[in-house]
Amino acid sequence: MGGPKKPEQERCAAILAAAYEIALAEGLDAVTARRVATAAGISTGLVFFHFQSKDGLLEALLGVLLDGTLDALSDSGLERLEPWDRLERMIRVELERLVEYHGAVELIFAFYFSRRDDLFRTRIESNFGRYLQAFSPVCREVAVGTRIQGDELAATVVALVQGASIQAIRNPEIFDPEAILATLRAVRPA
Amino acid sequence: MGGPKKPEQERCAAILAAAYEIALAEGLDAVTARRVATAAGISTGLVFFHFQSKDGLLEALLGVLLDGTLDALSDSGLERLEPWDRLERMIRVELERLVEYHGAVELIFAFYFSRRDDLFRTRIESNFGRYLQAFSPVCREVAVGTRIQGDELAATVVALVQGASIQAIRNPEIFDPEAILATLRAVRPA
DNA sequence: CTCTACATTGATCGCACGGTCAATGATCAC
DNA sequence: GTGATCATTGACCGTGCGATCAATGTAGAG
Repeated sequence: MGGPKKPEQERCAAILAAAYEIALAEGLDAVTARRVATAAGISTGLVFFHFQSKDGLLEALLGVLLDGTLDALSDSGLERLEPWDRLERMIRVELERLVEYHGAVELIFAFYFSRRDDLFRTRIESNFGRYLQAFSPVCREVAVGTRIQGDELAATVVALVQGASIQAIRNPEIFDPEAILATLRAVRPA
Repeated sequence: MGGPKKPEQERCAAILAAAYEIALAEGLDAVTARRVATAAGISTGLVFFHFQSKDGLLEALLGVLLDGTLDALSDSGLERLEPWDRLERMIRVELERLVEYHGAVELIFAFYFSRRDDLFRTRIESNFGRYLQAFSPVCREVAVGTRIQGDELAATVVALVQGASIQAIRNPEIFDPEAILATLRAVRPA
């Protein structure tokens, strides 16, 4: 028994990488301590040594997913654009990210729907909530001088983006951000 | 051994009802043959006698869910309305159904994301596809004489409705169809 | 009443899972 | 070199699962 020693950081990263790979390829259910250990080339016990429990491993995996996919929301660098252009630009960025990361986004939804307890949901919920916060300011600006209510527009935009994520998961090849963006431009008040 | 005999139809319905109840209350993972049998007041073997396998039971349960929640899409009875009013009305109907059936819709998503194989996905996919078919005609009518493309509008509407379903699941108490509907009315071309 | 076909039972199998742990290897300070 | 510390192993435990099946009860046909 015993084996080569590696620093904790490096090991954890390797285990998480293996878990990520398995989850992407075969789904969350396939992420078991044994399979992850085998994929990472280590023993099962080491997984629990580094992550305490399977839930610990999954929490860490969820953290990787959320960091990698939902963390770039911002309209910085767009200050000089008109509100409508800024909003369209933000939506475009999000929709194009969906195409790129649809696998990870699918896993986030799998996390969300796999459990009803709060272990994963509150984490994901708070990340989803940041969508609303990110879109709210520009939506309020867009609404000024129109019949639109800023907060209602923000809720609608968030729903639209999240619905688009479902479409991107359902059929990544066919999903086309331009269809949605073109419709938004067409209904944009002059 | 042995016990009272009931017709197959009645038994299956009772088993499905028990499975539905457990799924709604505790999630898909809690739907095991043993738990369903206990909840239905029968033995475990009988579940497999009537549904062959756990997947058979889940397929039947999914059928119940899909029949009960996604099956009422139609714009019949709205012929006399203007296209925009018809579209708004259809969206309103769908959004209000979401509030009522968010538990069942959540289970459908749980089915969708719990597996990557085609057993459940194709079923759900075909039901989702009917959304697009249902919204397409009226969207094409709405688009006539505008810069909007009918099929692009339909794709956008479907994304919006499905995104709204996520919102309704995330927080059924707070979710407000009127916010989205008001925004749609506000951007509606005169 | 008897025979046949079917519904029902619950013990049982094999399996994969999450988790534990004593034993062992590697590393480093001194 | 020596001892303390920590990473690592893999066998092992208990559990709950899906599934099977011989035994048994039930109902209806003749």
